[in-house]
Amino acid sequence: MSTKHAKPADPPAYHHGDLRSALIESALALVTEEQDWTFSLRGVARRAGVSHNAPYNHFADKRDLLAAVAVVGFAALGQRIREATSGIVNARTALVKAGVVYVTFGVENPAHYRLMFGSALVTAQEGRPKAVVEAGAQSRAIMAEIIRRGAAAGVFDAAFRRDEDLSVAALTAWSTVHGLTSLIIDGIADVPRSEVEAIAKRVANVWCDGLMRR
Amino acid sequence: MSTKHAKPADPPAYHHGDLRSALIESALALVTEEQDWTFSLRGVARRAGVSHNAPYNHFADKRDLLAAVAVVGFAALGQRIREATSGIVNARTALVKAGVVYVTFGVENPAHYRLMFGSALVTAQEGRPKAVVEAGAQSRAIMAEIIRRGAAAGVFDAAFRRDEDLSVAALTAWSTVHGLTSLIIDGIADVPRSEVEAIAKRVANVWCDGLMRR
DNA sequence: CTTACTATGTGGACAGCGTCAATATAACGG
DNA sequence: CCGTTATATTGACGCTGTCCACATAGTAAG
Repeated sequence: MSTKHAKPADPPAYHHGDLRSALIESALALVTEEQDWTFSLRGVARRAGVSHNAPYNHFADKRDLLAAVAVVGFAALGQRIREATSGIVNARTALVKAGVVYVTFGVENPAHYRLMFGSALVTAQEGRPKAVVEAGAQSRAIMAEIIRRGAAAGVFDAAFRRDEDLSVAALTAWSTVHGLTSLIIDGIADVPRSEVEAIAKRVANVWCDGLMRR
Repeated sequence: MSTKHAKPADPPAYHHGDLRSALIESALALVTEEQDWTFSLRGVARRAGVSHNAPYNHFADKRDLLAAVAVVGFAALGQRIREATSGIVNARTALVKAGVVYVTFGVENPAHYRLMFGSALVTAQEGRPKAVVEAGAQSRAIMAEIIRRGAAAGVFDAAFRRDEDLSVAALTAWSTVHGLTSLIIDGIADVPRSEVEAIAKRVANVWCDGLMRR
């Protein structure tokens, strides 16, 4: 049994000095520079200064590398949301803030965002890589937690204390911010970069009205 | 000046008998069969029974063909929404119905939907093809029209009679249904196929609450 | 009808891609 | 020190999108 995937970056590595991390870093650089996740595996290897086949010692295939890059993105997104909302007591304010941060992250890193949430990692057999699914589930959990807080505090409708309704509310919130982000970065809704925050705030407020105590 | 793009299918065509339409049809078949829009241009040509270079007489490049397929999809989506909502007098009911139909369309044709709304057609220079942008704008127009009706009838908040607020409301609605559809078909939110309609309905109702007269 | 022209379709070529197989090299364990 | 294992390289294969030169078919003008 190979322990290759267990501890990615810890051991000092053999030849190159932790090529796995270097490859992820190269891919990350490409995804932000070119604003395009359709970079070639060979290009990543070139940038890392290794042969076109070296990556196969650390990743099963291209998708596996892309998945690792996506996981890094989810961690960054989650951290940004937590940082932005941790100090806010009012649940509604926190939820709107989370939404704005979410959209902003996507607009600032469109290619990375597409890679994280798009269909690039989906295969017919396995669907989405498990690691990516788990990393993404945290985004939803953060939203749900804020709504739960708000329901408990009486800001949102008491119905959202029930898990079933809470789940729907969280899905609605997530759908809205994800949809808005996608529409913007894919050039479908023409929102100027300068107005992204303001628009996101207004959109978030509309569905927040739907959560309020009635 | 070439008039190639002006009237795609009208003239009876020369050698093949309207290869352009045949190619779109082949692409459409591939996109629904394989549930994957990443088919090869060569594969489309093979399926249509022509050489791998014949498509270049009708499409500038692969993206141009994909764009044509996307436009067909937008037409189909728009028609389905119009058919489903045309007989509904209550604006809220109509809006929810439109949302459900929208999501259902996406779930039933995930690859086609991704092609229509994803970044496959986006290039750094030109962005999204003009024809696709125009076709997609109709989806938003339908939503906006329903909300406008509801605001005029006093079902939704009167604020949405103002174009500015209406625009935000429509964007919110669109973001939510698009986001929900994307999350489902990309396997991020695990909603069983059998529950898609019910979930979509509940989600749509949550943000509808945000539009209601306060 | 014949000739020129344009529209359309074919075949060959090229570089780049993801991936597999065989090989080389470096580090570790005995 | 040696063998084993992990790591990296080189070469190859089939596929891709696209460019080029050429072939064919239909139209238009003489």
